[in-house]
Amino acid sequence: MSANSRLTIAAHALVWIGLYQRRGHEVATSEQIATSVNTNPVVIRRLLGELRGADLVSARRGTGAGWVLRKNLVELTLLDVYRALGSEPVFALHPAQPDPDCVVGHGIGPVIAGAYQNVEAAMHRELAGITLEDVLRDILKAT
Amino acid sequence: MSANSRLTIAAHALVWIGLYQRRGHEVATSEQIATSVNTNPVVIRRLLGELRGADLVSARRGTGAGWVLRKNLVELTLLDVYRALGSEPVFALHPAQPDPDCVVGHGIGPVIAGAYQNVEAAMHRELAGITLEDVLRDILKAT
DNA sequence: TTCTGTCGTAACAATATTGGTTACATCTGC
DNA sequence: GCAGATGTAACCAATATTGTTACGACAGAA
Repeated sequence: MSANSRLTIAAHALVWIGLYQRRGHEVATSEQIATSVNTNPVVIRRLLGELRGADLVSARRGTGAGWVLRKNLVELTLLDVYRALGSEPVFALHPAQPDPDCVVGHGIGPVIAGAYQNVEAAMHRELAGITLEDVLRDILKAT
Repeated sequence: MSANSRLTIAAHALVWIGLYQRRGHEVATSEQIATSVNTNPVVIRRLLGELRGADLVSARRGTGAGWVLRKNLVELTLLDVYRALGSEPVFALHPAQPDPDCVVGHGIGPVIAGAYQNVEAAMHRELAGITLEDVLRDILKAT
């Protein structure tokens, strides 16, 4: 278990809630979502809890509790979800500081960091171009 | 210890070998590279071993052994190094197959996989635009 | 042939993340 | 107060990364 499917599960959950609400239901429970995702409800609650921190969803408690979208699927991009999950950068710099007495060791840090920034920016642009409404539309289209 | 600095270390090693060779030396030892990177020589040997599989470097053995670049720094992009390292995709799909009886669970796989392909492609385009010669030039410029 | 320096690689430890699970406290409408 | 759901802590198993020690394999030099 190591691959990162957090974005996948979060997007799945949000799309599921969106479709469920569109069909007339007010709230979706972590149990229902977990069934569709095929995982444990606690996994869903943990992920949606992070998304709540970014105000993408909110949770009702008490009887008839469950999850509600705070934004329309059209306003939610994969970048919003990715950011809400607070993921680490894809590429990390040196674990230990390189030799400062070596030209390469001394200068490579900022250079490679700049390159990584551009890579992350490209990733973000791509993620920002895909809304959850797009995802739902393509899902329904394929049926 | 979990962040992924493999690309950083590999690029560092290759740039170091390139500069060392440009200064008249034939081979670079994993010991020397490890000193600049500030890590253990075995870490360098392991990474360069993977790069050898993609024919980016080769290793001489016996007395006076060490590593030699198989291509010029101008011909080596960060994408070449990234590919040679055989990294897993940044985003993974579901750990367990989603519920096939649910519209979302049934249809989301290919849709989200397509989105991820576009994201990886954008990342690759960016990595392909940066050569190790660019990295070395920027390092020397900053000195 | 033997010595020497280096790569090649296995094996292990330490750490961190992810995903799954159980358990239980907390909240709120009825 | 009860019922049904969230909120969270506490584990566990599996995996990846990095560091480390150890030792075999190789090839040139003496």
